[in-house]
Amino acid sequence: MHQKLREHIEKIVPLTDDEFKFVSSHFTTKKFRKHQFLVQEGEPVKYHHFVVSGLLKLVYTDDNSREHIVSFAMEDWWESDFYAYYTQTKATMSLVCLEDTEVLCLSLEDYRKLCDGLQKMERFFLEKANFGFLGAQRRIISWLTSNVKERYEQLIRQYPALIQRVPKSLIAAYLGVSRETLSRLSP
Amino acid sequence: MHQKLREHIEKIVPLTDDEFKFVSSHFTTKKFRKHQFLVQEGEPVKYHHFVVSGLLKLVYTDDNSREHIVSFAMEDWWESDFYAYYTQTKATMSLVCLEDTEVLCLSLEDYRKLCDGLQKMERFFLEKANFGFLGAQRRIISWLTSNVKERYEQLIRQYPALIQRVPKSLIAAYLGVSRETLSRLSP
DNA sequence: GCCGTAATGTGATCTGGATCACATCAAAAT
DNA sequence: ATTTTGATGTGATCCAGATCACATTACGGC
Repeated sequence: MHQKLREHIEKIVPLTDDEFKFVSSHFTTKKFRKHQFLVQEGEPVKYHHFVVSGLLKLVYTDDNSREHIVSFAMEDWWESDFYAYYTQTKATMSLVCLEDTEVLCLSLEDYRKLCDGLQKMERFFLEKANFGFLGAQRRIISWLTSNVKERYEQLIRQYPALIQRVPKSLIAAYLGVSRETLSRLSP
Repeated sequence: MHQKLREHIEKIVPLTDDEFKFVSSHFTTKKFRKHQFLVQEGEPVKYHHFVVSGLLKLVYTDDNSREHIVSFAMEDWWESDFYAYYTQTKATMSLVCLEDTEVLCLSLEDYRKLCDGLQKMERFFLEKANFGFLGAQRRIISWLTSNVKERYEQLIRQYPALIQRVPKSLIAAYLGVSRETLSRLSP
């Protein structure tokens, strides 16, 4: 149980059995079916989520009720409306299952307790946050320097598995293109 | 000396005099003139920089030698080619002064020592990293949802001071538009 | 096995923003 | 004071990608 979490954390900081028991006790398992919401725009955000299995989309809906995909989340990823979670405000985005999904949930209170109770976990989260920032910066650079086709090719190179599991229309909503344009540049 | 740094850190974690003395001992002050490089593409990245005064641009130059502005850095900001710094690889971006600038430099070794030696500093960097990620995510959302004019207006709202200090052509390079288009939509 | 809905492809047309080309004005540099 | 360099504005033209419209195929639900 929670074995995937342990492996995930130990890629960054090794843990003793007791330490992992302590860590593990702060998480609760939840299962969701395709189309269910883990976070709903306008509602408070109780948890940060570690994805054990399945696939999620983090969606921002604009004033014209167009859906934009801020992020996907697959196995081993952490996802939430992190701003709303971290500042305990209402969600501006929704986190929705694209497949049946199992997550480990961590409340902000438990996140704090983990950081305070075990310095290794603070180190772990720092490492995650730094690489999360770098990933976002990489996406910004991709946007600044490349056209749609190039950005699509970069995405395929970076996450080949994702393309197989997600409809093209959602890939388009992630890249910030119309699905028609994306459809036309595949060959 | 380093008073600005102390105030900056204490917005997040309070420090005793001794603790700050410890922190402070890991930084070195450097001064640069307009047009000088703190980080040069292709070179190793020795330091992360806390900006005491002045203004910098973080620039990515693409294959067609077009310059894209990944970020600006003003007083109280931290800036570097963070990926190259963190992974000790060669810089893919350059960090250049737009004004005469004073920074406090922190080597990766000292960054690690700070985190190990004083848990409060690890907390501080975690907080910075989380908000850094959220800032980048916000920019991505702005890009997904808004056209050039709206993104420009959002930038003005978020950093009104910046617009006064930076030529429009660089604002354009940050927004990912041509300077001609930016020039046309001001009124 | 049938039906409604989602995913995908493709044509025709439109448009926001890029590009090219100059002109003007401000500010360094000598 | 004069030259050089950088910042900005603006017209004319072009094009990547959006939008609209419709056809085809795949698929989950009953």
